[in-house]
Amino acid sequence: MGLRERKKLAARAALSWAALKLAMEHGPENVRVEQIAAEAGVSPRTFNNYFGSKEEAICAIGLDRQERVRAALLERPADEPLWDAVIACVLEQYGGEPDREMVARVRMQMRHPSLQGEHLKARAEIERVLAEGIAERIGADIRFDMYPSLVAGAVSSATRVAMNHWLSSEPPAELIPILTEALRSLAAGLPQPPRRKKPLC
Amino acid sequence: MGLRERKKLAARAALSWAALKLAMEHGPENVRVEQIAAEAGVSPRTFNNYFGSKEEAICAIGLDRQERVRAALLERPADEPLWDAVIACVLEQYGGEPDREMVARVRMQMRHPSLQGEHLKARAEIERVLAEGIAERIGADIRFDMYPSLVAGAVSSATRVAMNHWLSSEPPAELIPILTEALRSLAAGLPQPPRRKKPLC
DNA sequence: CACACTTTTTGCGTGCCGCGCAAATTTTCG
DNA sequence: CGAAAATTTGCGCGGCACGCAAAAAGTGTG
Repeated sequence: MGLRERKKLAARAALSWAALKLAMEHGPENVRVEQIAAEAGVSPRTFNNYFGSKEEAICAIGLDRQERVRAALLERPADEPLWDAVIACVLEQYGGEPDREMVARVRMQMRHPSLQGEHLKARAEIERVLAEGIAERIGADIRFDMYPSLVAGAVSSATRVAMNHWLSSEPPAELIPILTEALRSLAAGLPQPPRRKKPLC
Repeated sequence: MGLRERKKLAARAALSWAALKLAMEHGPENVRVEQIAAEAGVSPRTFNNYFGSKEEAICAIGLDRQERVRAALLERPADEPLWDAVIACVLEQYGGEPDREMVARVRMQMRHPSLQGEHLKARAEIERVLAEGIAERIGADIRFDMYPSLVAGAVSSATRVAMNHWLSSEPPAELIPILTEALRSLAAGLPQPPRRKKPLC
């Protein structure tokens, strides 16, 4: 890979990190594109060569996970059931210690209205790659078979629901158990549940 | 309901319809807020009292479906299995003849990058209301039980996947069968599928 | 290294947008 | 009707996305 490609990747990463950092510090509304560019060491005009908006830059951080998930999925044992493999790969992504910074970051991206749209677009992109990985694993073709996309969509959706639940949990709970429960019940086919306990109202 | 409320609803609807109409005619990029306001008979400034952007106005059209779905869900026979009720309600929404205008509208909202974010936000809102309806139906509480949100998310996701598949179908296929297949296999729990036929490449 | 070629960065200009503010207008209700 | 409350509107400002062309940086060859 030539110097050019490396510099482009570096510039993109630098802009994205700078955008996220400043947004976390001052709130997304109080960050100017000018600041982000300065922090990343490029001109303001260059920012828009990489991102169409500051929101896009802020939410682009998680996008490099997509290829990792896909790769991880293909490295699972070939005879492992699909659902087990998918669940293992997703949990792997959030396996680290419950980072305090991640809480704030996810909360910001999911709750702040000006970021929601871009956040959902980023999730959709990850979902697309996940669907490709699933298709590759089971030997299907996304163009003709909806199954891989359905699984990827359900997994992505369950992940989002779990994170919402986690962010709302009072007192603060652990992400992993919540995420695991969501994915497990999804893998179990979301059968009509036993009548749950009444709300506490 | 007083005159004020009625006028507000009317203005909002007029703006949203005007935005959609102009976007369909000239493409979202070539529509000015000024035009939308003029078409709706209000001042440009007033536009932003109702919507934060023209993209939001364009995508707001489908938002009144949310309450209809919720209501429809609660009117299904009480002893009907949840999945059957949900599937029936969703299909009901798209039950009409395959409108040529709807094809173009959905394609525009899903494919045009500048609309994707708002479109996904609108879907999220619908999903939230659907989750509330499901919770109400099975006597659960969204705050403590993820099940309703998981079902709503999976259904919403499957609907989106089906629509994508439909938009990409070559030659153009019917929406209803595709949507039905997606929801049925979801309700069946997305079991690991039999090995499908090879891609035609 | 020199040099021509390609690609990226940068500065500048332009049109559009979101929104705060306060005055004008409209609706509500006693 | 008349005062109070809510909405619309005009105005202005800061900011943003992007086209364009010049400058700068990287690439490959002799």
